[in-house]
Amino acid sequence: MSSFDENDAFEGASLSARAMAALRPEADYLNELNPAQREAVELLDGPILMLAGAGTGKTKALTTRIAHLLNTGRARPNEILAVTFTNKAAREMKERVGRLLGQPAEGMPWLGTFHSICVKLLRRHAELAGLKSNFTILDTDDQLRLLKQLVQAANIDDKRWPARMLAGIIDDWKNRALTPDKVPTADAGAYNNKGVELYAQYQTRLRELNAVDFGDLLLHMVTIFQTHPDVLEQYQRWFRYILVDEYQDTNIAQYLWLRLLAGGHKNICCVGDDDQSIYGWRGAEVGNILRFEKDFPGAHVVRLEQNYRSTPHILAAASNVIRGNESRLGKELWTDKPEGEKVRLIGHWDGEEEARWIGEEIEAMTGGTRGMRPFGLGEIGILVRTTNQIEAFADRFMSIGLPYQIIGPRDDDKLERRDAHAYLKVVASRDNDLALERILNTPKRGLGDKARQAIQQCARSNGLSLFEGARLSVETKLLKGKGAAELPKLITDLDRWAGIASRQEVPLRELAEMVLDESGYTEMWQNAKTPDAISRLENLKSLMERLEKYETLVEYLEYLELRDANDAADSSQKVTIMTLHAAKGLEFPAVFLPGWEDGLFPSQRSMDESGLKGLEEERRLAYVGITRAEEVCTISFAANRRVFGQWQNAMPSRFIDELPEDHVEVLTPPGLYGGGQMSAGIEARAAQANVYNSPGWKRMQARQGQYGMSQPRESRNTVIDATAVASFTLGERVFHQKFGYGGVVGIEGDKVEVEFDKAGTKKVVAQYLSAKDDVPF
DNA sequence: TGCGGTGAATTTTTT
DNA sequence: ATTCACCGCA
Repeated sequence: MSSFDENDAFEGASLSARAMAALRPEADYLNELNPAQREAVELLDGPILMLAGAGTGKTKALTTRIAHLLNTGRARPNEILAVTFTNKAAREMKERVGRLLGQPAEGMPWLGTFHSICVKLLRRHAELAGLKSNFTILDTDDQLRLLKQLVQAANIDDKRWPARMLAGIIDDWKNRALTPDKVPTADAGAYNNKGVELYAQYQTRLRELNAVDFGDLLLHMVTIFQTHPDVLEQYQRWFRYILVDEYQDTNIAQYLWLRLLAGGHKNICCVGDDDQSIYGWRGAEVGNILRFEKDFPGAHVVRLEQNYRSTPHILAAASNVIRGNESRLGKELWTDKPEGEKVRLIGHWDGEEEARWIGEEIEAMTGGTRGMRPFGLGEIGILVRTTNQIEAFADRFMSIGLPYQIIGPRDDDKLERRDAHAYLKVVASRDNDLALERILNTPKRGLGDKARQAIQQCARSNGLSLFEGARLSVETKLLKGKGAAELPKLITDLDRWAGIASRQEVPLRELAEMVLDESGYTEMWQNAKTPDAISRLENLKSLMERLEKYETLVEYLEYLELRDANDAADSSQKVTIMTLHAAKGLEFPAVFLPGWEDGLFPSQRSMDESGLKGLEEERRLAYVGITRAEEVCTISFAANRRVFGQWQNAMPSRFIDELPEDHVEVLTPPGLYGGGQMSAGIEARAAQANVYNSPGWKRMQARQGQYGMSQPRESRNTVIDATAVASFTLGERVFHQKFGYGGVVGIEGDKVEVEFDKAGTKKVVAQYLSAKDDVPF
């Protein structure tokens, strides 16, 4: 039976001694807390739920609690289990605990994300899950590739039942801590009745590959704890105190994991905010936090409601929006900050206009010509609902030379990086089947589907890894055609690179360049005709630069696995653009919230798929967005927006109707046509509020222009919507998404007859045409 | 196997 | 619009 390594027991112990000596006097840090925070820190024993609203000093309370646990001698640093969701949060917490202790908190080995802690635990108990302790962790790509093979083997029509769907179903089961044998009969019909069976096969395959996916990290540990009480007890005793951040985002597996670990002493402190639960679509269960008092009878509930971040107007707006949600534990944020600016609201003609206005507004705000203090670019954040909204701002800011940074999908997540990493993984360990599979035919080597299956078959029947199977299949002349010539070369190359790597003959960067060049991978992109090839090569280049920071390949791959250095946003003088999800936990003196239109925000899909629950989650997202702002919060919407290449008109978000008018200032867009109507519109809304209170009515008003959209200030390629059909004239040049350019030859109601240059004469709905008077004949 | 054409899908994504 | 997957052909 495995037990704690000696190392663990001592890890942290040495710091403990040093830290103790350096600790600040107790009263010192406790006096810096408000009464609620202090209660949350001082109630050390038993279950406690800290309901911490946005900006109420939750991290401060949490870190002080850890310091207090150490200071009072309740636990040594390595006896505290502190769980976060992101590496960033873990890092910040470590840093702040260290600051409180006056020592770096490196001695807290169990402060980390759910996943990193589970990796640690699972490596130690891998055999109990049928794994070896050096198991690999699949990324989403590997997972999908594996599933596709299983789906194919099961003769399932991938068209009607995409493997992606199966991946989603399995993820969902894992989030609910369901192993294949525990999937309820209600779910038996999933994926054309084959879901459970394929899930079981998938788990078997993973075990054969000595691999796990992200969901498994939690699932395996929960299973181990459930089936090996002795192991569980060990950890129950070891982790004397448990702290959990962002509890509202835990899924069922995480919840069970925590409940098992806290089962003995019940010294568990969960911190969260039900109003900021925005990951329901990923399996998070708000119910976990709503149920806390039932799960842990006698639990203390502490509410942190004093907000140190935002002005009263901003808080009032946020509170009024979130009030629309039914299932809440209920909190009311307050602040003693001075009143400040009202929340600002503005409507625009279209998305481009919105981006243009925000760019200009930022320039005005940084120049201090808005009657406010001048803001630094680094103090401004733009928070959008979907990633594709980011582009409009990036484009606009690029062209006016406004410095910006995007926090979004990381470079490491891009295709070319994952390919490059797969190469490096295979070089480090040629028996990494999944990585090898990825690069086998990238670039094209004539080793496609057929060849791969043959090699896999060969490997499996001989009990070999894919790589050794490939070696054998060369010897037995298994393959024909191009692949037969290319495979031996690939094998000898990999052997050679692996040798160079293990002997550390050349610096890591040089090794990587050698691998990517000689394998033909770099060349593949150099020859690629697609426009993104250049950025992909750039991305590879910056990868090479990063590699210079590492001595050995193994060292780099370890770093990669932990992915700790979440290329944090530099806090320099740049406007930050990101999604609302990415913004959780952040704050900015000035925040822009564009794109508040029904369908986009709240997202149509969210509402379609999850109904009221979905809408409430979107509303929480709105709440998160508003509460990111410290001083100025500017919300905007556009009447027209291009969605998936099609122009669509939209109504202002229903959340806009939920903003309290007393705390909102409606801005008038600049330009000739927009003037004045905006404020008239909101006056009218105020007057009619009691009679016509339905969102629909209000939005209808908005649609009729009473919000006062600004018109486009210059002739652009705006699509003419149905109301503007008259603007087409005979002979006018137009553009159609599908048929290209043409000239108008007839008009009938909302249909326009167009003689297209390439596609002949067709009658099309005016809505799909755009004026193209700037295109020469 | 590899291409070029066609059609369908397209949020959010801490690990 | 853009990407991705699939189909049919060389």
